[in-house]
Amino acid sequence: MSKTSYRTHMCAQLTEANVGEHVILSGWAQKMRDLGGVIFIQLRDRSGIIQVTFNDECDKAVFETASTVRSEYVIQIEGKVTMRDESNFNTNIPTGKIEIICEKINILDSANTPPIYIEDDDTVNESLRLKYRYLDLRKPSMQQKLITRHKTAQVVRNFLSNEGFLEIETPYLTKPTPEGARDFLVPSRVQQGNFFALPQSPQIFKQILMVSGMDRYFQLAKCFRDEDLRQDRQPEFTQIDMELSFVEPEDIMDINERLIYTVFKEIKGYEISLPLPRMTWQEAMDRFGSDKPDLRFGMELCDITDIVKDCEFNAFASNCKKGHSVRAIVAKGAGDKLSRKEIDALGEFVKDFGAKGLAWFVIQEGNVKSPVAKFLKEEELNAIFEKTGAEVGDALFVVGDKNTVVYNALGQLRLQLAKKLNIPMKEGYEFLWVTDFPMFEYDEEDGRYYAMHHPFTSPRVEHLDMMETEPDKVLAKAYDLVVNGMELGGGSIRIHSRDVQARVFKAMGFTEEEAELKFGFLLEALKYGTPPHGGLAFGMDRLMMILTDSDNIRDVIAFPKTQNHGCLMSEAPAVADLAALEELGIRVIRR
RNA sequence: GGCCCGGUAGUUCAGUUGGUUAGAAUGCCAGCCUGUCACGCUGGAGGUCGAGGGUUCGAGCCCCUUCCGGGUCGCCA
Repeated sequence: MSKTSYRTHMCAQLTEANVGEHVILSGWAQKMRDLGGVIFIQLRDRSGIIQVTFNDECDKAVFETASTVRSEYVIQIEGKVTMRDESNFNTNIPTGKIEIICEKINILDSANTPPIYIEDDDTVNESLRLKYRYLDLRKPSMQQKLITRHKTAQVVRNFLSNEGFLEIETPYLTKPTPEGARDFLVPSRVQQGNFFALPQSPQIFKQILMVSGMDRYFQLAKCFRDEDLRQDRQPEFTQIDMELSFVEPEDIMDINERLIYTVFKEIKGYEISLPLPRMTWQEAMDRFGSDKPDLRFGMELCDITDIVKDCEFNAFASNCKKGHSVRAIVAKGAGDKLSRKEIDALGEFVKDFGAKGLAWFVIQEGNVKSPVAKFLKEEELNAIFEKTGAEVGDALFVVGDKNTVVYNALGQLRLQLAKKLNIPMKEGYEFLWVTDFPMFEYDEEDGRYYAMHHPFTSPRVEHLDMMETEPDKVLAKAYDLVVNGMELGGGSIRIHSRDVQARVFKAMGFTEEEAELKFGFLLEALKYGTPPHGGLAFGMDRLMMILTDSDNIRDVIAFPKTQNHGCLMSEAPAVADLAALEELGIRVIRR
């Protein structure tokens, strides 16, 4: 950082090489140690900490001033960089071998006693951290996270620029989009009664940029979704958003795995081996019960439908008759690690995911403990154990239901068991592409198909003929990038043929008029010469969680929201001024 | 919308079966202290037990309601 009138260096920029130099530093007083005849102040800025020492060489007035400094005062000091006595080295900080013997001090601002500790190893309640976010962000760990975020953004920009992408901004005030997450709406003053929506993603605009011939676009785009929060979800978040013309999935996956490679190399010094493994959606579901499988451990699902389809246990047999499936997972060596109470809790756990029950078998020497075993013939039991690889000492869990329920329940149970049993995880990052997603998802409540990705996703050409007859079986040119069980990003090739687009809308039960009403301006644009195109978006915040080893998304966002969509610091959202509402033509009814 | 966990000095927490004046550590304030780096020593101040209601002779503790924070299911094209 270049020098200013307030300082010649940053605190932790100084090393033994600077010994003897006269420097001016500015920063916050992290800690004072007043020993009576000598005062030490730990001075902190973004770069780190250095010790400033006031002793008998010091002017009396300077010494007096130093003794009035308190936590988090902003001070400017001037002095000589000095080597400490070897006995006084502090090995805990990088600048621990040197100190500044202070000659001048200037208190730039005093400070109230901070309500929270400004230290990395604090255990302060998170709502207080969020209320005093500016203090929380003074912590070196938080500063490092934002610095890493900045560096990542730089690496992404450089990489994509070199690949021919243009960074183009798309609007925040856009048209409400049906199909998808709930929009944040913004009332229009000039057109009373009409509303803008904040973008859930720049999807439509980036496709239109392809129609415009921009060829390759990217943006670190703020996106907004008015949905409930999770550990890795905020109502406003950032996407690394891109779209490319004249490409197939292979091309997009190639560029993006090189992008991810470069980011991990530059930011973490971690080398990902390319190309990344790929797995179809069907394989991911069959083996892991999840479209974002965590490949750091095994415990794969096993289909035992064929074995139990004629068995006496009705919960299994009836599901098989309905065309559902019965699948199992084996927890190796867990037979004596799980109490009956814990197993029952797992039964309750899978119910959260729609399963009606969890059948279990604990295999012991010459005996099988299970409430279900009595309904099964010995050869059926043996066939199950053989197929699943279950042995003496293992616990086996089985769910029979609709495939979607079985996948979800066992997929989640697999993760839960890994956590509960402390299953050893492979070190590092297990990336993979999940490909060939189904085009549609049937919603029983609404009685219609929804696009699994979005309605502009291109189906595989060879599946077009099933669109009207068996929409369930149509696969999409869509792909997700997954790492350690987290969905890091996803994208697809878009439809650029009007005919195909019309058939997709029809499969979703839209009339032409409805489609026109919902997505008219995109459909219109697509009529004027559209290149084959596709794109992808990464969750920037999730990427940052991984790069900074953060276990919650709030830590990688400077000013995050709480589960209640509030900002504890600014106290947003807030009551709006009545006159302003009047102007917008809005009357508020309070409940 | 459902389920679970939490809320007690500035902060992190303890608080027994419901029982006198709610404790500890740390921080803060004052005094002393010339090499600390979790500085030390002595003394001091600091509480609407998230809020409201109820049960009780008596509530931090039990019950109801509610607010706030977190996790999670639904939701997130």
